[in-house]
Amino acid sequence: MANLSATEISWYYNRLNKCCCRLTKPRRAILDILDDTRKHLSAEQIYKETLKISSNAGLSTIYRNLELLVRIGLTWEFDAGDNKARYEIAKRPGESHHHHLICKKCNSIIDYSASVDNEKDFIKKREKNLSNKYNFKIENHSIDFFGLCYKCSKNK
Amino acid sequence: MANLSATEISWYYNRLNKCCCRLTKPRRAILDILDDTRKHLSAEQIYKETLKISSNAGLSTIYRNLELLVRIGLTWEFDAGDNKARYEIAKRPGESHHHHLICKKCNSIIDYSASVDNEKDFIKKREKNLSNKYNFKIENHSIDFFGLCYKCSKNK
DNA sequence: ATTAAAATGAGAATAATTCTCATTAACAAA
DNA sequence: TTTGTTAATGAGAATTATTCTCATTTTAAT
Repeated sequence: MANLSATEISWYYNRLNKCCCRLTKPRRAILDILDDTRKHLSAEQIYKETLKISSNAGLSTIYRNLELLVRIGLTWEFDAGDNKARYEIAKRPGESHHHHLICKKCNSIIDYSASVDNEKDFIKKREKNLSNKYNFKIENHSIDFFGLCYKCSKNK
Repeated sequence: MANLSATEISWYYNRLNKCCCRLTKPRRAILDILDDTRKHLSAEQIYKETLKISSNAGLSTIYRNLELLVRIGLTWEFDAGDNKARYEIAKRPGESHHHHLICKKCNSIIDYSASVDNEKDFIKKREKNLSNKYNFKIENHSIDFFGLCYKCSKNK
């Protein structure tokens, strides 16, 4: 707990400030938690984590803030196929964007870096081409591969 | 209504049969509806469509069957970011797999064919490489680009 | 036609998310 | 540092999407 450095905190402060939003205690707690984990937590799970830390944020506050953080691009939301939103921090310093391998059976998620095999270049080119063709302003993307993880493909 | 040809019906019949499942009236209705539209319908919307056709399937039956059809690969499910599942027919004869451009503001969805710009080749290679690296049996994938459609980017 | 298994419909139950509103905290400016 | 304005919070009620239950009905192989 209290993982965020002073630098990170002021960075988040400024990002929020730009939108007339404040870096409140619950927001700091959420960012703290997401920054600290490699997991893809649901709102409920994040809520439980905040209870462990001192910060007692209400569940509705968690939801409200996740929505905000996603909207301004500080966190990233996706659905691993079980009808509940998962959240992860948008970018870590020095770490490149990643995509997912999602197990249909146990819902486990593997992150893989998007920087290998020219994937980044490919996507960039694709985005440009699609933007032009469809007059669509692309802001971000998600690439998910679904299937069976090693464990689940072994167990029948 | 009654869009499915005799050939298509027997194709679906066989696919279901392989899993000891029957081609019932509600199932035929769902496939009929999904086959007929370019839209990405929610369960509720599909339910309403079945009411328009003679077929009066219950909502729970719709959900049950969508789950089945997704599981055996006849339809495809995804989330356009509004926390409700959308469904589309998995493959149309002679049409290649497609991906999505999703507007964050109005939730509209544009399909684009995955067959241009070597996208298909790229994905295939990527799948092979990821399968090996992570010991993960990939069955399918989704690629979604999020942003603003033309209309929404114009309206501020 | 008969029959066993699979599927259905209606609605209750659950789970995830959003809303309401009175109270509190953040922070810019004095 | 105190203050005033405005944003944000917490608690729980309300809503929405989805799943479950179970008695009844269909399906399709025999």
